[in-house]
Amino acid sequence: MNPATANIEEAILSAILAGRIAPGTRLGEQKLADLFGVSRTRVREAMMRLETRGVVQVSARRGWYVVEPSAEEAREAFHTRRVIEVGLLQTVPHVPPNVLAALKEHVAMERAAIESGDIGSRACLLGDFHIHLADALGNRLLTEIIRDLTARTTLISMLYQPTEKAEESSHDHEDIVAAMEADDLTLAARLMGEHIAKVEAGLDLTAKPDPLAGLRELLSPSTFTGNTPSVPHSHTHPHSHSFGKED
Amino acid sequence: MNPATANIEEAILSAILAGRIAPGTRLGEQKLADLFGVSRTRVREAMMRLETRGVVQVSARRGWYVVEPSAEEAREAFHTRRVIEVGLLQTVPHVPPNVLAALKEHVAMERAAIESGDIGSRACLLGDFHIHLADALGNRLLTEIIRDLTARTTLISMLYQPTEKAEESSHDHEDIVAAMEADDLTLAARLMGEHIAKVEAGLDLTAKPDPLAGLRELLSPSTFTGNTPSVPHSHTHPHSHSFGKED
DNA sequence: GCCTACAAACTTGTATACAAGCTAAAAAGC
DNA sequence: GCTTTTTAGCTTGTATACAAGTTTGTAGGC
Repeated sequence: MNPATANIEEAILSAILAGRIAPGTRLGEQKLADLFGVSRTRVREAMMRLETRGVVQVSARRGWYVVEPSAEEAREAFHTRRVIEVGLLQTVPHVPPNVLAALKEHVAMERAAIESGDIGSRACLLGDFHIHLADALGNRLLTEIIRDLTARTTLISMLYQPTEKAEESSHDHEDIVAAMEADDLTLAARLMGEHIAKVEAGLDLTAKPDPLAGLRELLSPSTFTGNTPSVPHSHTHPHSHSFGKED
Repeated sequence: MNPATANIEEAILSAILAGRIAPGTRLGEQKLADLFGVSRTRVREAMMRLETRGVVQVSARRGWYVVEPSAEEAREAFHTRRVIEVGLLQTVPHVPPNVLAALKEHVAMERAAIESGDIGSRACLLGDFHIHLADALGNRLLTEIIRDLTARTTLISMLYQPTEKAEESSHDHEDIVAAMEADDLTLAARLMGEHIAKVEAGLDLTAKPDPLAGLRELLSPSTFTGNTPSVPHSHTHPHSHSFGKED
């Protein structure tokens, strides 16, 4: 594949995983072309690839948008993740010690990020746990699938998650790793299933995805100097929005 | 998505699933464009989408080719399928009666195709069992994933499978459905894992994918009137090759 | 003052032309 | 006769021009 195209794809996907791009964000072809210093053709390639991966969508002659999953799609994404990640733990016969060490270190980083209050890397690390798990216990193909699904669920969380329970999630991860260390993969699998179900249960899927989310994004507090925002933001998280900085 | 592009994508993917396109088949942009009555631009779109789905690959300025998975990639594909399909059965709490009925009917069709010696639909049905399962017990997202993976494993079987054990596979399917009927999903999950592992074990992954496969394809017996082919084909299956008929 | 109709600007959709590179066949040299 | 070099043809890679449609801003009518 063309390296330039792959770069664009990767940049957008990792920005989504890090929570730096909100669902519904418009991704103009020309803007991206200028930003990456390539022609529209390349950008279109990357976009179509990302569309296949379920991360962006095109609205005819209006532009490309980061997907805003419906409630139904949200359920599907979580269901799929539960199936795969439970299956992964259930299928693996034994966890090698080096994998276990890496996972424990990762969980430690999660806790550190939570305690230091680093919101940006916190969300990123919580998602990365699952990706690393797939990478360590599965294979590249599985990792790719989990990565795309995690991107989806990250976007879903931005749309439907009233309150982020980062601490609880990290605790769950800890428990899962503990079960793996005790070589009780069946328990680990069950905990993983419960963990994902819990995150899903924490969503408010009755609330329609906010059609004003994009607008709120632009008017988010961080763009002002004052710290008393006049624009209320019900439950969407503030984003650093380092993407598409020039305009 | 553009309907024309989707058509091309779907046509190629389903042809692969049906075993009508062999791994390594060259898919020229212009030929496909003529065949579908569209411009190369559209064909390229479809190809790039299929590339992200892991079904075709582009060789720079040489053309698009249906993937010929390496031994390593073959292992990854089977591992991934095992993880997901075991996870699916393990996660589902109960199988609704109408799903059970549909699956039983499907298995009956498998047996009928095997007994009647219909090789073409036989292979197609055996793969479809897993796709239908994902569709019935999972969701659209999961079905799409399984479909792409099944396309991969179908191609792998064409490359590495010395002898097809269709009857055995169908028996396995029957046992899995029986376990589901007995509401023993844990057993069903275990049987599924063993079934996929068995298919994988039946492969000869030490044998390099035959570099002459493409050539044999062109000289395959079906293109001659006589039924004593002068070109030996070690273990690749004969294909009807209804695809790309005009030239 | 408000609503509607029109126009201008902007964005993607699509085809096409040409560039770049690969393959294979023909020609030249030994 | 065999090897090497050149050349011609074919296929993808990329940019660009223009078509088609959407949005937004503006002017006109009520």
